[in-house]
Amino acid sequence: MATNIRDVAKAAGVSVATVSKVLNGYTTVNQQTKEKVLRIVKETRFTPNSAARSLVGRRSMTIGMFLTTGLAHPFFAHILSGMEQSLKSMGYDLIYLTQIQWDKDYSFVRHCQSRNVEGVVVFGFQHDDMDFSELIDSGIPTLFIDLDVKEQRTGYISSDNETGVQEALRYLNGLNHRRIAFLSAIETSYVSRHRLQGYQAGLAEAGLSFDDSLVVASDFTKEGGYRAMKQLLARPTRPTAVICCSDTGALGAYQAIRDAGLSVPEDISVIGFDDIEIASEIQPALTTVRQDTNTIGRKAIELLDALITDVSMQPPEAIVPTQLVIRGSCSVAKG
Amino acid sequence: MATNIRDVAKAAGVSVATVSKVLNGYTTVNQQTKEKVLRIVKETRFTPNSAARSLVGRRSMTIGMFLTTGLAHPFFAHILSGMEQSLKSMGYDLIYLTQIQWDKDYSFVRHCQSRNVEGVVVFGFQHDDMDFSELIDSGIPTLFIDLDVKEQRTGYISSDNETGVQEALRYLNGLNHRRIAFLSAIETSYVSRHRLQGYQAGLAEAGLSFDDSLVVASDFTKEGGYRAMKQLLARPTRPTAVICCSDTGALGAYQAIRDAGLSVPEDISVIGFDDIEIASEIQPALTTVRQDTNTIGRKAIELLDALITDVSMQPPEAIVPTQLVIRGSCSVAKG
DNA sequence: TTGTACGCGTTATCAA
DNA sequence: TTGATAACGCGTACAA
Repeated sequence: MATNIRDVAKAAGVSVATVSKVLNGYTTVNQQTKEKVLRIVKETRFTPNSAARSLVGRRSMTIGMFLTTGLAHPFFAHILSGMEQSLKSMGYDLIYLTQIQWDKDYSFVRHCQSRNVEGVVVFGFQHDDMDFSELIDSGIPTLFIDLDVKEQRTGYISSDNETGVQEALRYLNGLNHRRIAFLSAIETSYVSRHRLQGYQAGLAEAGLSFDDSLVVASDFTKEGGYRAMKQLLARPTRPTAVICCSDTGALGAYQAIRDAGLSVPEDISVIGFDDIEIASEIQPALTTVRQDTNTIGRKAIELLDALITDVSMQPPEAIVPTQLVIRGSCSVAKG
Repeated sequence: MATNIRDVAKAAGVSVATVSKVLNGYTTVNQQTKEKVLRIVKETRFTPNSAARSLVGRRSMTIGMFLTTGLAHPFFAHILSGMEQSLKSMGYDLIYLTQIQWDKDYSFVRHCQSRNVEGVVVFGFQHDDMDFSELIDSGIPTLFIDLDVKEQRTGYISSDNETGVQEALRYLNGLNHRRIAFLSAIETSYVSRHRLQGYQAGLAEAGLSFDDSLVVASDFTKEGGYRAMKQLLARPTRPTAVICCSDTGALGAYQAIRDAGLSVPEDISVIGFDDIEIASEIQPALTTVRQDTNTIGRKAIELLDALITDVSMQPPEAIVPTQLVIRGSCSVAKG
């Protein structure tokens, strides 16, 4: 049934070595025999067995994926789509390494090694989530998304979180907002930290001073956004606008604002971050900082491939521009 | 660096064969040597190389995935999450086979064979989309989601589309609706056909007659739903309610209804299908037939595993119950 | 330019 | 109960 290299060799009347050479693009093979072999390969629909290939030390053409969030994260699905493109064009297959069992003895690294994975994409982790040293020490090329790890054979990619938030703030400032709050997410996370920095930079640029009471942390969920916004509204002086660390958080903020008898954008302007599908469907449509998920995914694989191919490559760090998408959740500040 | 079975054997003072037997649960090995080997395995953090394993004809513990829709489909992401659970507990890894190049010579089946994939999940296809005969002939166990293929070593899973729509119709009928339209999607698709059947069954149950002019086809997108709803509204007699084949289609229907100067649910009640995130966030929140994506995904893998394990298994077909989620997009029919 | 033969890491057979 | 050893399918020195 499954034809192997020996069948091809026999049919072509050559040795297996010759077939192998033809298949691997060696130039040291006669044009005629080459054509003959190629013809037989086509006829017999032969495809080299990848297990055998990677066993002899050849490339396995597989990239592993490691997530905390699970596959269903609405944001990550889009990054995956972007990855798909470069994966396809470079000939990699993507393997989703399910954590067999998350006990002390389970090692993600060994899992990768046993699968002969050439490189790994890691997403959804914070620095204190786990110890990446085993992964780094293993020498498996790794590309982190939204986490600034720069070690041997390691790199990362993320959106330009600072500029994204800074632009959002600039926009609000242009709308005469002066009391602009910031709904942070998990404070220790890479993106939260950088988005906060963008907030501060934007404040400085607008000549506004930083006010502790206008910043409150939560997480990336709708519920977290709801709680945070509620806290914010309970404080003596209300903001006229709020920038959220995520669209899901903004969803919660909407709810909290409504529950307080206020409305968006008349009483409070809201800006999100991500631009997930829902953003354009809710009422009012959410003004948000769009992440270029497609580019993030595509480039992540390109960088990882570079890391795999070039052993001495310097740790790459890529920052992908964001874009402020203006919709209906902001209005000119009153008064 | 990477330790292999010989290293372990040497360290344990036994032969590689013994180590292999211990690792594969053979009972024909002395308790003491077994413990010794196990200890060394733990110390040395040895994990068998899966490429070598599958090369000798052992199980590869990999399941392939084949999609048209791309990874980003909001609905499929949730199915994946469900799959993740059983994948994990059964020890499979999931490999996403990117279509290296979609030309005539590319064969998904050969790709699977070269990767030693034990089984395949197929999603997003219709019967006329492609020729599945190569896949079926290959003997690779295959589980189709939302497509009724029942061949050798093949099976499928889908929601109970008929009952789902029928319940929706029953609900609308209880709200005094008599002119209930059906926004179909791609007519040839398995789910569209069955949802249409549910519509007809519901009509019969309610004692209503089928009216051609109340059914219009499009696709699963928002734009498709928009166009279809527009067509529907252009016809002489307007429906008082509409059941959509998908939530995204319902989104488009909302838009078309608004553009016509009408409103949901006052003028027209709308019911969707799927229950994607957006459904609960839009205004008015969408009443919809929820698919149990988690169960679909989980069970898909369970069935596939059964198909893999039991060579003579009859083609399984699984129908997963849906649930009508009542929100704000339906009201009692006027008059 | 082509072919022989070995090795990759593992499992399975069979002899000890 | 254990251990040699032959596969599995392929790539690649090295020899011819």
